[in-house]
Amino acid sequence: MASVQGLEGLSIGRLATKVGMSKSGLFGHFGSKHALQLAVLEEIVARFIDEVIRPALAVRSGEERLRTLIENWLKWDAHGVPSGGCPLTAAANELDAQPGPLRDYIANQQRDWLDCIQRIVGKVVKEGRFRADLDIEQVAFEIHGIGLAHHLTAWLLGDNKARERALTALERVIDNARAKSIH
Amino acid sequence: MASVQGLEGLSIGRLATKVGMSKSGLFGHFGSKHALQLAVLEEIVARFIDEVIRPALAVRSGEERLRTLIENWLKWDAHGVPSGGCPLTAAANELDAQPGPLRDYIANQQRDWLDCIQRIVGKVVKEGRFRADLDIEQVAFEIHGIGLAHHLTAWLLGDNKARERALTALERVIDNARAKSIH
DNA sequence: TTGCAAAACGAACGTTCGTTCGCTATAGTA
DNA sequence: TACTATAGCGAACGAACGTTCGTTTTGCAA
Repeated sequence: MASVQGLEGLSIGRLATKVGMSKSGLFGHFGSKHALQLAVLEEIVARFIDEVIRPALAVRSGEERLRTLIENWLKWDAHGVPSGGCPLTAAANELDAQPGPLRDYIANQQRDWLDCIQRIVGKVVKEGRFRADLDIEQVAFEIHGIGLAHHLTAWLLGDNKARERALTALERVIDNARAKSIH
Repeated sequence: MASVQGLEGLSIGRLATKVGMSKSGLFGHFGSKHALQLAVLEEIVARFIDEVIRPALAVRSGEERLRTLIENWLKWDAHGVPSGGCPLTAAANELDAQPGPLRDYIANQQRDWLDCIQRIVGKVVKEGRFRADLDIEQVAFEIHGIGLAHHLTAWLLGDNKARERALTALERVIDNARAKSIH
């Protein structure tokens, strides 16, 4: 429900009906709407780690780990409800201008996500496949952008070439980051 | 108000108070909330064309036109209300999973925007500064991604290096698109 | 079997929402 | 000057919202 209608559009009454409970019964488990929204966000993050990040960390090669991570991210859009794309990106956009604990939480998560990409890129540098003077924060920024563009192109515009575009862009970023000596 | 709270969070009563009118008086001008939301979107798009696209089209050189376009886009985030970033990107994310005329409108606008970038890239190709076999749709996709990453990094994370990161990324895309003969 | 804490419930609260209605003031035209 | 759209207003509507309250049901421990 949060994926489709946003965290604010998620209403306690409708959610209660959907899970076959009374409104007050469900409410009692959280105590406030903000707490419910936070719990939903935490659940989404937990699933993101489980389904996107953890499987990638199982890959030994840094370069392949990076590819796996991003491919998992692109796939993750489609998973779950018939919703609209990556719920974390959606939440980030929704909470963008609304200060409070929810915004702080999603901001930290997005920082963690960028860090995660950055660390993996750093690993590829250590392995000698990317050049040593690479600006890994810059690379993480660009890769993140590729995912965001994919998200919008695939879900809002319904373009089925989005995945291919994203993977092509990723390869270009990787090529640019590669150690010159390989040339 | 739509920039901060989203198109759904924009309420007729609060808007009326803000402009010093009665709720029913303001309502009469639109007839429904959907019509108001659509009018707001149309106004935002009009401003976007005025302040981002049109000034860029005044630049002769294709390459400089492309830079100006993107720089205007990045700047546009900050303009206006103390809001949260590009309202069109926000709307695109909000309407992502909610079928209807509003979604159709923003989807068309986003398509137009990608086309706009793509056409300018095509112009640079015609001018011989980019190579002839360049996949201009791919380049437009990647540039769009840079803007989206900037949007999130600058507004949600409050990172003041976002602009620099975006411009660096843009230059890298431009370098990659350049005709090999220049090398 | 009894006792008790937690879970779930139904009803109601006050507020806000979008929308409708009838009335009044205004401005432009005949 | 009289007529007529139109804009704006205030009040009210029903619905949905988050939240509170007291009661009933449930499930586990003594």
